[in-house]
Amino acid sequence: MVDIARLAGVSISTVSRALSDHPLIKKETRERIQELARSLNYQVNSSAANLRKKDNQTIGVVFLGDSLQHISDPFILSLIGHIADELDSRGLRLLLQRAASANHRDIAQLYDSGQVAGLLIVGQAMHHEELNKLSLRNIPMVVWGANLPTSQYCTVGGDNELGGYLATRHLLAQACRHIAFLGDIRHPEIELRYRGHLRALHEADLEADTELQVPILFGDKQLHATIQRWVQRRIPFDAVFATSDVAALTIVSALREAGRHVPADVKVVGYDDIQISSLLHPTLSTISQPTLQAAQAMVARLADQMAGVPCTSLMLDTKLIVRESSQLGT
Amino acid sequence: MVDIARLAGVSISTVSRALSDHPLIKKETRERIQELARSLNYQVNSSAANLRKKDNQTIGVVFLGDSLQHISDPFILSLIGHIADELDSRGLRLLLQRAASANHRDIAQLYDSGQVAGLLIVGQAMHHEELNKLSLRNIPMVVWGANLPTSQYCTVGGDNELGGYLATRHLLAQACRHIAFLGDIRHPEIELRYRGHLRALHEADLEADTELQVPILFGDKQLHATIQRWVQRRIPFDAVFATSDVAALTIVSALREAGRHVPADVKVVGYDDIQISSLLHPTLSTISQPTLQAAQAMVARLADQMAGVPCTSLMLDTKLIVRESSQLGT
DNA sequence: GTGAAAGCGCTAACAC
DNA sequence: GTGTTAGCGCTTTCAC
Repeated sequence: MVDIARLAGVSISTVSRALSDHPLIKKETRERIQELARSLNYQVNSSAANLRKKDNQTIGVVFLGDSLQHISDPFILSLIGHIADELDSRGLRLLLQRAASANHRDIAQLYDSGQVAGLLIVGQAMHHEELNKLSLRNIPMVVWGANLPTSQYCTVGGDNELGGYLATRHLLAQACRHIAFLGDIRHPEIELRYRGHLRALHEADLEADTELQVPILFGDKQLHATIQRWVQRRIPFDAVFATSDVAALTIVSALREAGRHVPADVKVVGYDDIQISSLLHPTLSTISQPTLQAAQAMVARLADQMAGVPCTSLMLDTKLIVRESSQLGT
Repeated sequence: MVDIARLAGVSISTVSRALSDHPLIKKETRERIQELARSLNYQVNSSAANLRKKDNQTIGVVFLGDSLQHISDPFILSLIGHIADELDSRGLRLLLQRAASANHRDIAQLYDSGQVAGLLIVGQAMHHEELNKLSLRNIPMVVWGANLPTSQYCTVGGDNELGGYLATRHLLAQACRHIAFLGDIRHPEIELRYRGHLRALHEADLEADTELQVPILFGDKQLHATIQRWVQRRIPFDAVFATSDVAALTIVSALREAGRHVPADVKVVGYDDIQISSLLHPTLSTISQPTLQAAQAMVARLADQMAGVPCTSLMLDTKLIVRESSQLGT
């Protein structure tokens, strides 16, 4: 900047003002300076500017998960992709952070060190308590996930109880009676889906078959082994409600290997409605989770918080999408 | 920091040194200061530290693409996920940037403004020239893609010519004679795959059927329409080589809709070997592109460049993975 | 409309 | 082993 000032024959402050389109600078000088900057590939040093302005236009997207396995789920990635887009359109930078441990100190570190002005958190999982501790610190943040009664923080998520209910009710309507539930109910979102699942069963005067509950992690490969076991032990099951499309896809593949056909022998409903669900064979019935809307809502809420406006949690539309995997052909 | 100094009864410099584990500070004082910092949720302000040290531990990952469509391809996302992991394990931050235009100025902006110490670029596409201009500026950068003869910059990528060759040779070995090529050959990577495709055809004394070349963008939905047209016009084709797994998946779905079976009527080979390829029905034959290795290589090369070590481009192992979609059952 | 000067929070050379 | 001090590159109040 000092170079530009010298070359333009003006003072440093004039350069600073010219580059930030300060209205008081004469148009002529301003353009001359901007042109000069361009030709030198000069960009205002953002560390210095941030330091001075105590303002930093970047948002931390924190992915809480114990392994990369999770971050490769198309649903999460689609969400993060849309978040990237939305931040971009608001002129905000996106700093991506994986946090293996969900210690609230580790998560807050990006904020405390002044690198980001707010946090978008994906992967609520079993970290509810830590997130609550975080929120006590008054850090602008929005969490993707379930809105628990004890949540102190702002969330955006689907209606998981309803999703679970719709999926199971649909399977019951297809005359299924032994419905496996695949998902780790220690995760609040999954637990809500499980409650919806139970509610639907209850309405049909059925009990959940505990043998058919598998606490998988999202997309876990050991599903193959589980299916094999069920088949070998002749445990009756005629439907599977999987709490992610990737898990559903894995199940369909495992069933095929075990000689069971979908949907003829076993009906399957997934969760998320990832893009490829409609391209699979059979096409996958699922519960939609609109990632675009989710991303926009999360960013909008975060912006509100940063502007000092308190924000309310949002529950997104949750719909059942019936495709081939859960019903016999017409 | 000044508060901590006061509370600890020492000078600011002692605090600074204690927090950065300076060896000269007495263990006792150091621990006392660190404890104090922790209890105050204090973190060194990184803008200030960066400004002073002229060192910034963050890397820009730039995704060149004209729409979100692309960033949602599981291959790209898997690559970015692994990059995130690899940077993380080296203590580097990851600033994610989507650049719609590939103007070298826009791309360099992150670097010029001192936000990042280096650039990892995904989406070489048709931006070869702009990337070359960038590299002239001596910015540490590594590009995922094809290593073109005129490349001034460092690349990491698969052996695209070989990939194309292997895919087509395999299809020829399955007695296919009318092989459609799906991919936009304006992209350098795709163009190389096309050359490999032609080489295999040539070896078999066959010509490429220009009617069967579709310049799709990755994962484009208009593929459905194309397939319908071929079927209606009775254009003969018995195989498809798609330049991404997502495209292959779309094709298989479109073929099914058109009443053609894979692999019985039409054999299909994809590209990338995304995780779900082996779970599909039929499981998808494809050319592998190891994203983990790719990410590690890219980060390692970038680190080299930042350390002043010149770096050479790398061509990763490229293998054909034969699954069900390209061969009749045994 | 432009310049001078103070200071954002930190690090590191230099003193002791 | 610890304190003093200068200054990283910028923005902004205050003068003119």
